[in-house]
Amino acid sequence: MSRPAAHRRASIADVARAAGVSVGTVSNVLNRPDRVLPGTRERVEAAIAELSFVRNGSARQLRAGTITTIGAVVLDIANPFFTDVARGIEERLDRDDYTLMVASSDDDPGREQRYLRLFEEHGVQGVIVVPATDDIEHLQAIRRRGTGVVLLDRPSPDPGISSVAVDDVRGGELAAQHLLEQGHTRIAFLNGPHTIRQCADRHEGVVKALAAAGLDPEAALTEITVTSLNAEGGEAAIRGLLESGDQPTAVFCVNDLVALGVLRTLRTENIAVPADMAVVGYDDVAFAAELSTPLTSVRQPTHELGLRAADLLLTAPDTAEHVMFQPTLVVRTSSARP
Amino acid sequence: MSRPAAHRRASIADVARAAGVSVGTVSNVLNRPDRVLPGTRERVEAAIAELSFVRNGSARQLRAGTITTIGAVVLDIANPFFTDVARGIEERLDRDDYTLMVASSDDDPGREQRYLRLFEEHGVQGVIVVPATDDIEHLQAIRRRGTGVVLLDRPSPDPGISSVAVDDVRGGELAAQHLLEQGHTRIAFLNGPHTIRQCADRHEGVVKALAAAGLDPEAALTEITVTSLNAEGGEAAIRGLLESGDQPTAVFCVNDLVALGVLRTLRTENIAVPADMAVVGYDDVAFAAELSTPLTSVRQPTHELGLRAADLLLTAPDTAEHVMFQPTLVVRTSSARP
DNA sequence: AGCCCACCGTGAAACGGTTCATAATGTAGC
DNA sequence: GCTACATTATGAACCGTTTCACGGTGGGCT
Repeated sequence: MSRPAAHRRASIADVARAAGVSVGTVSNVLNRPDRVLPGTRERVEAAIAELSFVRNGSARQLRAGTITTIGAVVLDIANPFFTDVARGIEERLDRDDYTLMVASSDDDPGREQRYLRLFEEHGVQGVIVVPATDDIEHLQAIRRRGTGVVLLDRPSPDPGISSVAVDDVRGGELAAQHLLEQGHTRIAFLNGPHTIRQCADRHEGVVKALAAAGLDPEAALTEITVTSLNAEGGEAAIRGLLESGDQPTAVFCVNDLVALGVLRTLRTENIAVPADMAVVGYDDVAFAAELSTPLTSVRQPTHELGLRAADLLLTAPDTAEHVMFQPTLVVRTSSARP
Repeated sequence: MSRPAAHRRASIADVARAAGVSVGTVSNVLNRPDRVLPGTRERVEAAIAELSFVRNGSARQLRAGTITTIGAVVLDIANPFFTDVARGIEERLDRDDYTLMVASSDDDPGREQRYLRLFEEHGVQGVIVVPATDDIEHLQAIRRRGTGVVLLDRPSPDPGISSVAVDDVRGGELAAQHLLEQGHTRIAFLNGPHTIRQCADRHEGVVKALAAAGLDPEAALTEITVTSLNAEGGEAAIRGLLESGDQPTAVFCVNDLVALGVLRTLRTENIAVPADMAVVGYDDVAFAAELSTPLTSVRQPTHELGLRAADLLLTAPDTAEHVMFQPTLVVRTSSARP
């Protein structure tokens, strides 16, 4: 049923034949209609409609060379932080009639590379990448081959490659400082793997704050690696912590999804927040303020992040720029002094 | 600074020249390495590395014809509902080593068409679309031209086009029935435009439930059209309602993001939920249970939705199938009897 | 009338791969 | 030593566009 016609798709030559013109003319109708007499144009347009012709993008691009698409590879498409950034990118691209293709690497360097290769092979004008590893050699290679590259949410170790980031060391520091000020001296950090730069940086910030307060990071900090950076990951991690008997009085979560899982688990385990356990998240996603215990979180300018990254790609594709935003701490109930 | 080499990208011919073989051999190394003597292969691979050659996807596809990519166009990439669905799609595609490109139409039929055209011109094997309008003629045309099409989150009016959906009439009915059972007789429905099928269907379900309860839908129901289906849209809509003086005792929101905006606004306006106003959402996103007033919501099997849609495209590209899931109501505090 | 120019339309080259018929080489069997 | 055959490598045709040098036509001007 409904098997589509197995016919070869109509080509420009078919259209030309049907309209009684040359292929060059059909191409002109498609790309520079003003150079074609209205009468001819109409005949061609009729033929296009008749044959329901759709341009072959591969052939077009092969010959013409350019395309107004840019690709983005984010760590997790289900994380509101990244989709908010994507909205920012889209907004900027829209202004120049560019289109955005989004792919999710799932923290997997292999997937990231696959998607980047796909984008590059298809000749996108640039890529915006939140790298899944510290190693950006493959990105430098892409850049050398002439495709624009912007590192997102992480500063570039290579001055030749643009980046738009938020100071993650400062973010970690802000969160830890705040918890220290609330009197906590035993803090758990539910962090992602240090192969993800942001995670390593936030850890560094936490350690810095602890040291500045005269505490021994070894003793005051328990870092737990969350395998998947979402609510399920947070739930698993906090359960592991609770069972370990090691009892800090505060939990700092690498993102708000993880914090969501933590809050959910603490509630079912009847551990009061913030009385028995303070919780701080990261990203300040839309729902953070509306949770049963409004969540203290480190805010990043998501929209601007995306806007700026896209802007770099469109307006200065050949020069490298490094933008660093500063995070801010939004204090709410989840970390109030017990 | 760091201006990339303006050189033309290396082509297969360059590689062939460098390795001292023919272009056919290079192509064989790339596509059927076993047909090439190890020695030759190594020389070619060395040349590839040397020139940092990247295959031109357009040329490849132009000649070879196929590509293992499928495209998805969703209404709003920032809505967790759609990204959860996307995760389901990805999971299924991964099993067959397909890749997914996601684009967001922003409820705009024009954007939707632009992205679909882009996908089609680039020869994706299929598209998964959450249509922004009732009119699916352009999708039927794509189908006729031989590209797979699956309608997502909305039943297909054309038996020849596959769809994977959740019964939205039933969903609206569930929500309304529940509110009626809680004793509400004046209900506001913060809905999206009826041009979006899901919105029209949910409205139909609400009306059905009211009628079944012997109420006059005209009198019992105030429908307010939310312009952007997110928290900001919800906030604007509920403020409009509050100012209008028209005071229902319950609000049914077309999705949880809108509900989030409503809850946020009611809290700042000191209107108690559910005592002064009951709230019901739709989608049962991850954070619904953890809100300050845990949100009653209509749950849809997001992951399965995506899984199934991708499966249809991969396993039965030439036959049309229609899958309809049933929603369930998850009752929480936000709609408890006052 | 003759010249110049603007305007349309033509058709073939080029883009960079894949594919396939064919050539070249080696190897086994008799 | 010769044939038959398997294994590799070759190179030209082809995919469907865009682009561009060129030819034809007709109008305006001297």
